Amino acid sequence: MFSIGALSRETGVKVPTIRYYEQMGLIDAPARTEGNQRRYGHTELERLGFIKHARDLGFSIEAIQSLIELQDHPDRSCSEANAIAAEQLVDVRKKIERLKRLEGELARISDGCSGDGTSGKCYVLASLANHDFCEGEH
Amino acid sequence: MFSIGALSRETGVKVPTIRYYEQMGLIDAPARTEGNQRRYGHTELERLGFIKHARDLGFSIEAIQSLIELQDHPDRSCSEANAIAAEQLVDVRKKIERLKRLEGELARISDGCSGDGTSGKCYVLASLANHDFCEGEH
DNA sequence: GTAATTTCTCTAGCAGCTAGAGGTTCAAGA
DNA sequence: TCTTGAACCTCTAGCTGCTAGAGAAATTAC
Repeated sequence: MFSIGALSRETGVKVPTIRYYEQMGLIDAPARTEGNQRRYGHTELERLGFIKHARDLGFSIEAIQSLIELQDHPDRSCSEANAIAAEQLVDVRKKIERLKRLEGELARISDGCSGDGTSGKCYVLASLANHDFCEGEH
Repeated sequence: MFSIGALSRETGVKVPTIRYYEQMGLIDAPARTEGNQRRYGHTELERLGFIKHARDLGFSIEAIQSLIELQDHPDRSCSEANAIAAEQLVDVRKKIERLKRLEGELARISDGCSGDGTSGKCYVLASLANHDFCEGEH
């Protein structure tokens, strides 16, 4: 049996976060000692690992809740799990696209300023003030 | 003179957000009508445009505050503005790198599942449960 | 047995807004 | 000029996903 601290060390999820996940219904309320402290077993260790991994990949708490639902019912179709992952992938790709556009714009803005003038003539500030300086949309 | 709604339409910044920016000190408290409604001039229109542009490029409220400081003192060196932009660029690049790693992992996970099996054998769920399935770090 | 560490619950805070309640003011048409 | 409906006002609370702190109780190590 693990204490919450031990579980935290095993999984890399911080103690208050574990309690938060319990509150959010991602993990079941565990057994308690007589003194009311949480004690976890391997089931919880695995589940928390699952959650950690999904969070690291950017899945929302809500999406993880659905994934756990599915995991608890191995007989159900996995099309929903697949849909959730696909959606997350689309989401990540959209974010990448957006950030790439920003990167281009920022690089241009940053390169336009040597940093040794006065802010009255600063290309960074001028670019932010005037959208016309921009090349693309954002 | 613009009402807050007109300013919102001009800039694309929502009405409650404009009030929020005022509260955060990004824009000065504007003149008021006798009936206590906000009235804006061109100065505020330009400043809000500046803020909008910077927010779209991902600058934090705090960073924008610094940029506005500099804008209000055209005699200062612009090295700070340059540093802020450069930092933001580094930040965006880091995010892109991270998201690209996630993209690769998600694509692999998603492709491994056709979506027509049961969740008990689902590659998506198995991959999330077991980190060993992963190729890189994340 | 005692001291240090960990755990408990509870509340509040972070960013950057957004939504709603309940009330007032403004602008346009009759 | 009056009326109506849209826009505005302030205030509080909520969103996501945690994180920090207070004050008290339990556990663990020596």
